[in-house]
Amino acid sequence: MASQTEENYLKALFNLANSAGEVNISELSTQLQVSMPTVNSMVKTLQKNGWVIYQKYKPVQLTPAGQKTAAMVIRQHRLTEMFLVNKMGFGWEEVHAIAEQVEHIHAPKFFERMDELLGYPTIDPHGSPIPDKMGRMKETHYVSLADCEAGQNVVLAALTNSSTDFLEFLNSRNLSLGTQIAIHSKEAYDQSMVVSYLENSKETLSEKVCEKLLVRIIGE
Amino acid sequence: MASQTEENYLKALFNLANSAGEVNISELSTQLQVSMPTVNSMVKTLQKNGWVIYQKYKPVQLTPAGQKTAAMVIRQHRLTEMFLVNKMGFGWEEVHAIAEQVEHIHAPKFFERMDELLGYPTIDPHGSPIPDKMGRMKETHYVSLADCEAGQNVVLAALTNSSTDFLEFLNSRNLSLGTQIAIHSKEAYDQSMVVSYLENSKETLSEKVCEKLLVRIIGE
DNA sequence: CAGTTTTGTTAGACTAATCTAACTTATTAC
DNA sequence: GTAATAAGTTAGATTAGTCTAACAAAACTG
Repeated sequence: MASQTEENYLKALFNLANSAGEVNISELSTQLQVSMPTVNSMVKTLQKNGWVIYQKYKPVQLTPAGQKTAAMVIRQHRLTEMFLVNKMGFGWEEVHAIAEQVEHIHAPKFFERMDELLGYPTIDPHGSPIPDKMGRMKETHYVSLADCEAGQNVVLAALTNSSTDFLEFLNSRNLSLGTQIAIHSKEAYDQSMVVSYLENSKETLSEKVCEKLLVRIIGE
Repeated sequence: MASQTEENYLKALFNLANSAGEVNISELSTQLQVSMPTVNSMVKTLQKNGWVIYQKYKPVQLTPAGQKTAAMVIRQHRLTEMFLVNKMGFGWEEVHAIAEQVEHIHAPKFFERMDELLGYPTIDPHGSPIPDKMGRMKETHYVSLADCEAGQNVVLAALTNSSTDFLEFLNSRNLSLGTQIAIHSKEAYDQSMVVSYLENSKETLSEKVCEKLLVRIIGE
């Protein structure tokens, strides 16, 4: 059974993996906020325990077992977030830190019951997909709002970042998942966008914000 | 902040403390299933961190800070058990192992919300008192069924032991908290008791079982 | 109260996860 | 294609929590 630390490495590997499933030591070091030598030695341990494939000076790759375990931890994190928001009345900006701890609980029935009570959700409160019991995850194909054009109508579907600060910013602007957004214009100079949503509000969103908003396009 | 290991020591100290608030190293060793030298060194650490008072060859005592922290961990454990049973549909025999993990989560709001959703319960599913936010616990004055006499009518109020096996045994006998029990007779030889409860059932309960059932006497 | 048993302590070792300093290999940039 | 920079590795130390073996103190027991 993976330790809590190992689970955090597996989760990071899962999230950082490129199309070839590879992750560099330095990326892992940045993501987990530990030194590169620490990652180096931990990666050797992960290999010894069958979670990753690794060769000196090469990027790290999850084994099938590693992928499964990583997906289960992510599943538990996202189910927890959903449970906290939908069943316990928390705001989407409050749940990450709690889920970060709850995700490591070893009690399959606990998460089964959450799943059941929630009606088997496929996305979490930030629009991220929830892996199923087999570790499979529904493919999503959203585009960044930053890549959309003036005149398009879109629906906010997910976020690339769920930091408390960003979520509080969205709250202050009354932006939530499912909000329909009309793009009025895109400023050539700084890539900011003027948009409207809900009873004819008009807001300017900076490029930094637009990049983090994932949307589904519903019309021109 | 106490580590998870420290929290487990504090909890054990709280539960094992005699009327003078003292606990021996060997008791702690047995309770926590670690060697005496381990306890010895851990107790020194706990003292260094301000959780206990300790002198060589003397029993250990919690400081006020230690008592508070222990009570909060116990509070979180018992609130979790109550939440799992009342809000998530678990049986009272399933919740201990899960609560043992959830109790260590550092997220006051999480437990506040549980408390609120449960309507501020004062006992857990096994009848044990839930410490309040200040660490105070309602005094209970139950007696063991084993100390009762033939002819008395009692109500099952709590258990001294909440092992899965024991709880499954009670389930198999349809015994739950609040069940009214009439004591028919007490066998002088082995202290077993013949009792009846619910639509005129008649059961024999061994001394071992009777000792673990805490009751409130409601009549002769 | 002396001997035995139980309880508690010390010493020393181990594992997991982390660090810094120093070195090596790979990559990038003229 | 070499020099500079970035990425990765090795060596060695540290801390938390655990262990066994050996010894010391306290508590029981006749």
